[in-house]
Amino acid sequence: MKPLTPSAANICAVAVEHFADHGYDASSLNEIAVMAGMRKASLYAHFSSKDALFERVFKIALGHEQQYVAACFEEEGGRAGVPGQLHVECLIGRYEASAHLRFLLRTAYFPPADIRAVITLGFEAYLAQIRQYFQRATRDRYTWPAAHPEQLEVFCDAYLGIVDSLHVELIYAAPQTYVKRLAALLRVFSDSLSMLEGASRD
Amino acid sequence: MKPLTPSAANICAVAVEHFADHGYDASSLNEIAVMAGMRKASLYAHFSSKDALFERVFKIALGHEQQYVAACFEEEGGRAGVPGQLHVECLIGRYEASAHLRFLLRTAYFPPADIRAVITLGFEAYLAQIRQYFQRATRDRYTWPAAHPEQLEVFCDAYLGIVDSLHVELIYAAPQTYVKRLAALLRVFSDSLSMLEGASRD
Amino acid sequence: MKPLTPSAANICAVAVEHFADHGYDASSLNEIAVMAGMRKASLYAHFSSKDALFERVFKIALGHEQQYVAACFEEEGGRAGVPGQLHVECLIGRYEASAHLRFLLRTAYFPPADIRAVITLGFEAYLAQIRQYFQRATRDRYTWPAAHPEQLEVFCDAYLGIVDSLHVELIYAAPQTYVKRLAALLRVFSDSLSMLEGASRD
Amino acid sequence: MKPLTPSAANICAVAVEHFADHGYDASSLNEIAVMAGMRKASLYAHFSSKDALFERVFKIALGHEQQYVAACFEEEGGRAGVPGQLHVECLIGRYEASAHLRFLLRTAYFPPADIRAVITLGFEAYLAQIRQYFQRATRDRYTWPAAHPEQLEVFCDAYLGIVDSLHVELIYAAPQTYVKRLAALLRVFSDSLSMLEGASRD
DNA sequence: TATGAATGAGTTTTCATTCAT
DNA sequence: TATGAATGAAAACTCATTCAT
Repeated sequence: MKPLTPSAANICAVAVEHFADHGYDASSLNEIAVMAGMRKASLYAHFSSKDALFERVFKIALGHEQQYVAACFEEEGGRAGVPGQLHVECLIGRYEASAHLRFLLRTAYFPPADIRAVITLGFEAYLAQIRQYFQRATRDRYTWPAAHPEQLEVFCDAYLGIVDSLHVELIYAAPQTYVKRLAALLRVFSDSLSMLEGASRD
Repeated sequence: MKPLTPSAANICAVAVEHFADHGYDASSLNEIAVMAGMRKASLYAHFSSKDALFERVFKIALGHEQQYVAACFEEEGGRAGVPGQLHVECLIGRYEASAHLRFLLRTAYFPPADIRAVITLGFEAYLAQIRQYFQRATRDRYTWPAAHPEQLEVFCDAYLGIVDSLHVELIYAAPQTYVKRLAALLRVFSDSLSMLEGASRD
Repeated sequence: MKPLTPSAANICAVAVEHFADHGYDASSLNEIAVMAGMRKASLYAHFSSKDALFERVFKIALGHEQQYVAACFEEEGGRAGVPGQLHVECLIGRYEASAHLRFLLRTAYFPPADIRAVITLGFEAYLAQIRQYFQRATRDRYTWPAAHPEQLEVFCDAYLGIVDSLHVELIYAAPQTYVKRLAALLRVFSDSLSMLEGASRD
Repeated sequence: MKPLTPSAANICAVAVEHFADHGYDASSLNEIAVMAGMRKASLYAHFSSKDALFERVFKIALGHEQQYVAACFEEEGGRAGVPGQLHVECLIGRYEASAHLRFLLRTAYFPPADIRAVITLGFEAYLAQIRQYFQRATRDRYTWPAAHPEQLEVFCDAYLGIVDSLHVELIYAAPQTYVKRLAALLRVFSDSLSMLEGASRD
């Protein structure tokens, strides 16, 4: 994938906001072009079609958010709380700050039919990455995963489930609802984790 | 709200599929009309605009799914498992069978800007209803909610979180992923519930 | 021309207002029907087409206004002022009160292409009638017309010109503008008449 | 107001004819486009909407006719006849030659509801200009206006009334009717003027 | 690289009219 | 006499895309 020229990068920056707000179908290249300081026809000097622009934006958004998730888990290190807690706690701030994340979620859930395959692959990679980070963190924190890899699997799934739940909460709920939801899910999650740990210590 | 004539009902039946598959923006009244066996101009004898049709379909879908959820919780009665378990276990089958549910979720997450308010209110009612059913079932099953209403709140939130998580899973994941996710979430959820029950029995 | 049933008369009463306000092209049979307390399709039980309704309304309006003009000149009798003065003084009140007059003028000036001929004939009859009333009143009032029929012609033309001027003033000007215009035109008209009378008395 | 590109000017030239002949409502952008040698979608590269095109055409027409009126009065200079006589004598030729004038009158009398304000303002300016030219010419020709400004007012009003009368005559009458009307109105007008002049000379 | 102009295909919507009931 | 339903035609307008410059 060729690197973007400054102009093309600017277009992408505008487009990600537009796509995040309106979705693929309700976004108009004309509006994106004007917001990027040029005319519709000029977009075609940078991207060969609406689909191509969208796909490119998707890849950029994906890259951004993957980096962000990586940073989150790295920063977490040995902090208190359950593994992956920092990540889910940061999600709401990230969602508000990052059009990339807003775009990513909207697109992942309802991708334009023509490029569904690319989108799905990309988003699965994103989730797989989160899963892996969580897995690693859990292995680092507890002793039982070595003996009970099938339990680790379960908690990975549950963690991803919680992440999904929070994602969708971000999309349609008010922030205070999000906070309650996060607390409740973390509570049951950590309860369950602590049961396992308690059992394995005996 | 006036009852639908057979023709109008047929249009709605076609439209709910179309909207569920393509979303508001990518749906064309022309296609809906043809699939309903008429020309697009004839739609306007039944609905005054695309928005009006969409809103009507939304209300129908909402009604259907509220009835379905009610039936789920009623049927559950004193069965084994955590409260609300039947509902979440049925979700995947329901999603595949019911265009209304597919439509409802898609619309709730990314409503057309012009009728966002109606959609949001409707979907919140849907979730509130689920919450209430869960609450009642939990009160019936356990003794602690009377003494610890704040704990009940937490579990209500967690349950809704799980429901949301499964909703989004339905939207973009493969069925086997859904099954794993459901199992994992139910596991942590029932773990946490059982801790609370255990504590309150002592 | 068959007499109208009560329903048909009601439709015409509604239609004349609508046509007067919006013109032929911007008037919709649907709106007219609803305002007449029925559905669009029912109109066709009374009139065979939009054109037919329009034409019928035109004839009614024409009849009304011809009667009104007749009454005006009759009432004038031997009053002070120039011949036809009562008529032009009443015009503004009539315009405000009578949708038929508003309709008549709008239609006469810009008739729908398909029925231009009928409209033109009708309106010319209306003006010819006014001319005749003025002619008769002038002959009754003064002695010179007998000796100078060609002068009578000129004043007939001038009177009709004034009437046209006031018509158009009604259409687009404010009432106070109308009043000034009327006064000014009557002034030059009566000046000219009085010159002629003075000369013929010598 | 940005100057028109050649293409846009061509569209306006076509549109003014079309609007003059059919009025706003009965004019179709499709027809205008085809007559301008393009497809209707291409119109939107030049004008943002039917209203915008119409308004632009109106401003052009207004400008043209204002220039024409100015030229008429200028050319008149010290010619024989009453002030403003050249203008009213030229009206019929102008009407036949200039789609702009035909458009202007039609639009002024029955403006499309959405842009009534703009139209009204513009046409009032047009009439005010005529009035002013007449006023100046009258002041230049006669001595009495200085002493009797209120009389000047009256004759301005009467002159505008005659202009209006002739306008409407152009719209719906045959040329020979116009000629008779013009002669008659000029006759009473100049009679009245001469009375005043005679009186002021004594 | 940028753009003005053009366009085919498509959108939602309105309209007058028809017809079986 | 009235109407619900249907429809072909047309309206204004939008869109992604192309192309010569």
